[in-house]
Amino acid sequence: MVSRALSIQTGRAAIARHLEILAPLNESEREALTSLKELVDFAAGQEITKPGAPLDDPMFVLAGWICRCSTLSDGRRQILDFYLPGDLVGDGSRTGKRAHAFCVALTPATCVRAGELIALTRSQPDRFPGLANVWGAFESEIEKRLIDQIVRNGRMLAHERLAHLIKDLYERHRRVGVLVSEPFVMPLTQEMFGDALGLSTVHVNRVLQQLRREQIVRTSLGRVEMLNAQLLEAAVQATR
Amino acid sequence: MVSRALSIQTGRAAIARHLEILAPLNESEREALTSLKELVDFAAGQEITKPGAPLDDPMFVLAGWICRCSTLSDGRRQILDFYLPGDLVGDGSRTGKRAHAFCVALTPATCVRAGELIALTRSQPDRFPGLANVWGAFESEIEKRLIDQIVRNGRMLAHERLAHLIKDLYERHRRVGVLVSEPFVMPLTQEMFGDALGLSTVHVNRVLQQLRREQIVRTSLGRVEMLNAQLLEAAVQATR
DNA sequence: CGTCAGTTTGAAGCGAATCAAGAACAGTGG
DNA sequence: CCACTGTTCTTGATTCGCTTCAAACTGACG
Repeated sequence: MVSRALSIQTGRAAIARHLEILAPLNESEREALTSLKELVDFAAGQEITKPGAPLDDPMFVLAGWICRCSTLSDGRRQILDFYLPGDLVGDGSRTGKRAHAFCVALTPATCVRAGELIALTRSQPDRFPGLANVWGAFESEIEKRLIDQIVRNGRMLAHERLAHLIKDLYERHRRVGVLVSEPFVMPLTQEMFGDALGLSTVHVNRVLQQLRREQIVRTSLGRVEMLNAQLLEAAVQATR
Repeated sequence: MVSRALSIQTGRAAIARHLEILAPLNESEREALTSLKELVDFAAGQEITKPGAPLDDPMFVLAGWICRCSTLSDGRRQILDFYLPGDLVGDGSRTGKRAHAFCVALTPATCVRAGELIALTRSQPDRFPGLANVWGAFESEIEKRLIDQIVRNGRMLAHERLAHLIKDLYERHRRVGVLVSEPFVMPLTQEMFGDALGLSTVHVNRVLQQLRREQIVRTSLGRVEMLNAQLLEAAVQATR
């Protein structure tokens, strides 16, 4: 277990890197980031947003995994997207949008409120040229991931879906610097993988066994570890 | 066949109704809509946008059906979303977004450029209070449909997917006034349905036969007609 | 009248769901 | 420290939804 203080520190770094990837920041913008102070904690399984709720309290994820999901009346559940450290969750403040789905913490998670920073930088685009434009880029990223999810679940086989999703999660961690090297630990049960990929838990189990035999992953209770990015890449290539 | 002039006229009405649904418009805003003049025609199958292209030329659909789709390297295709008369396609101008997928005309289609209207109303939110905020609402609608698509293809059976999609398309036509009553004609081949729903053409055919036996649809070459909204509703209920 | 895209049909097979039962494990309280 | 509990994982047998393949059929169109 990593200490909470440490994981929050790497979370802050993840936010900064994520922002810098989307737009170069100047000094006053980097300074503005230090105004992100108001932490919010969520327990594993806790609901963060309901469908229909106003999206007026955007937050950055500092630590932990969060997902967006929908459910059908008979209980079938579909995970739509994952939010990782450095990601922005629940944004839509500008346009008065409302949530289209649930937002749930998959693990214990810590976030930091970003509403004020967003409002401030939007109102002064001259002082914050990078940050003022970055919020739209987050929305664009989210749309990209929804599209990936549609293609994955609509046109890929089970093992392709798993490899593709794991690779996506891995890359997202890497580029914001949360992860330095393998193994890459995903705190997801096989049921969560199934709900994300439109597969039954049992079948996820069987596909993971296959990936395990290929030395691509290792599994233990409530987690899957990706061991070898190159082998994973090869497994994904087939679908690109 | 409907005359082009007539279908463009109903297309203009569809745009107006769609906008009014999203935000009430004042007189100067209704007048601003008359500035939508520059028509663009697309042939069936014609590509409108490529992935990576800047989204700097947003257009309203006046007539015809357009879709967004992705393809894998081995040719598997996934339709992500449909754009119908009254819908806004290719928007992202504000944030300099780039397209994440192809945009293709499924039928001969006519659009009208909206870039200037969007820029104008954004720059003068006091004069155009409704329109200035409406563009974000379009993005929100698109996100909603992407989410529906994920849930449909991830967690529904073939006949549920078809019923759910048809109902969605029907409702969207109805609420913008393009459609007054049944039958509701969809100019889609069974292959297109398959590409949208993550099913093989053969299986789409079989499910359509079932819906035909239930008097819900009628089919002919290159089109599917929805005959009875109540029966369709009942078929969808199971999944809500 | 031939062509071609789209639809329809049947047979065979595969991928994944389902059902059911057991094993491994973490957390809990005695 | 250990029995108890509940969650997660694992396994085998069976079923089913859907795909694939191949071939024939239909209707629009030049």
